Amino acid sequence: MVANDAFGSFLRDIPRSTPHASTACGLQKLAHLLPICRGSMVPLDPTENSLAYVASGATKLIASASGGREQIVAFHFRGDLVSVPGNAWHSYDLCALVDTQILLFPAREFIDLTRTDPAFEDILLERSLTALHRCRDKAVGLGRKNAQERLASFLVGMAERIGTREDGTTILDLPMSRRDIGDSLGLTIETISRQFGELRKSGLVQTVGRCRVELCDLAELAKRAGHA
Amino acid sequence: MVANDAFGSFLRDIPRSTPHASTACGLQKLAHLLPICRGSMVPLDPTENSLAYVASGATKLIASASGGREQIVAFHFRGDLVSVPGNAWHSYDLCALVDTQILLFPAREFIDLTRTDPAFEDILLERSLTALHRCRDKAVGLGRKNAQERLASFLVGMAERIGTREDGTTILDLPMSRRDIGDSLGLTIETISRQFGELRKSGLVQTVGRCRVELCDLAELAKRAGHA
DNA sequence: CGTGCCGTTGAAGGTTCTCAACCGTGGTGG
DNA sequence: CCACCACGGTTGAGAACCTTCAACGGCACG
Repeated sequence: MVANDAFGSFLRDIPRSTPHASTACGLQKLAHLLPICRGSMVPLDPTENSLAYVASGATKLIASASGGREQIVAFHFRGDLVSVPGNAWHSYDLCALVDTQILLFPAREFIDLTRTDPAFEDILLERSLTALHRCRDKAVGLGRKNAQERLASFLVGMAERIGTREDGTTILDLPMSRRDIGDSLGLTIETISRQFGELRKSGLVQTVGRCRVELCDLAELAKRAGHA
Repeated sequence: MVANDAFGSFLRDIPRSTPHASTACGLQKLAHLLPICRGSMVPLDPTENSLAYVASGATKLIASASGGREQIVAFHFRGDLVSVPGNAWHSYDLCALVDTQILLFPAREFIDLTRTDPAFEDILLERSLTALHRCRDKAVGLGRKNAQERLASFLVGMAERIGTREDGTTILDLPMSRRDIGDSLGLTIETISRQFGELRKSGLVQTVGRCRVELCDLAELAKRAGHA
């Protein structure tokens, strides 16, 4: 059963150990299993914080500023738990990059339920801190780096998360478009394209078709990313 | 006793209720009370995540990228709890804006100690999520906003946190310099200065001396901040 | 095989940065 | 108490980087 598969992988990915039967049961009742088509938004309650577990697929978390400008705040992949702010300065949407299965929870109830279960005890805190530290590293890039450093930084980060190594080079199959990369790095698609060109010329990167990127020299790329 | 004052305000600010005596005692042993002079860094273990409680004063959390570029990732004020990443792409420092008292904890031990105490149960999670959501809102500004919107956004944010209202106008006594504001917004001091000039000309802001800023029309300022 | 979208490339323009000089405030010492 | 000094802030001109606008190319899908 598909529903059970998604919840099953949730129970495998998130808690540190087997949770209490009552917690698991309560969470299952709380969860909404949502199949989201590529390009569609996860239907969120805009007044409450939400927690979304990515059972399969990949998503982008979009913040909308005035004037139709969009900033992608984070990408997420299978097994990730996303905290989406309900009330904030900007409005947030979670959008599927490919066909995706989401388990959606209201954050408050989720926390109330898992509070007393040692299996969930501080896993949420750990995940939040990881997200916070990623977001801070991202903020450094947005505030203080030029286009090439930002793209290099992006590629190194993706390599860590979804890269596969193959005799010395790292293979990336990116589920996001150039526009998404631009919206994530605070740049335009044209600039992204030009910087890919530069990295190609430097022999650090090869692109195959639209999605595949091969990173030939990850160490040099990290240098160009300005990671201090 | 000064040490007890700092730890006392910690116990008043952070836990939701009175913690177990054993938790409180363990935390007190774990804590290092550090008086930090204006402009000095909090001595952090660069290999471990740290938690810093701001007992008094104000701090900036600085990330250093290569080439001596600095990005201020967050400001903190009395009562705030700061999570400082140990190992990340960029190196982080916590710096006092004014003479400040810090209670410093190693994050791991802090979490281990408070894990089973209902008074601390999810307060850490809540604080982390607040920090995460602030950081995301900041990322939107750094990625997609022009100088004026960033400064307006900064002022509105500070008004929420340390502003005092006085017959219609909001008074801000900023503990940070123009350079700090620039380093926080990904801009130079010159741009900050020019944008202050613009806001003054628009009649939205008055500046008194170096530190005091008076916000005459908070609603209009929020509009200019591009909060959607 | 055609079509449409995504990505690439080029030229012009704008916002912010850089460099430089100046000003004002606040603090110190005579 | 005043004068001076140093630092932080302001203002101006020129340059850099990225954006905008526009046209073209190519992969993937029907």
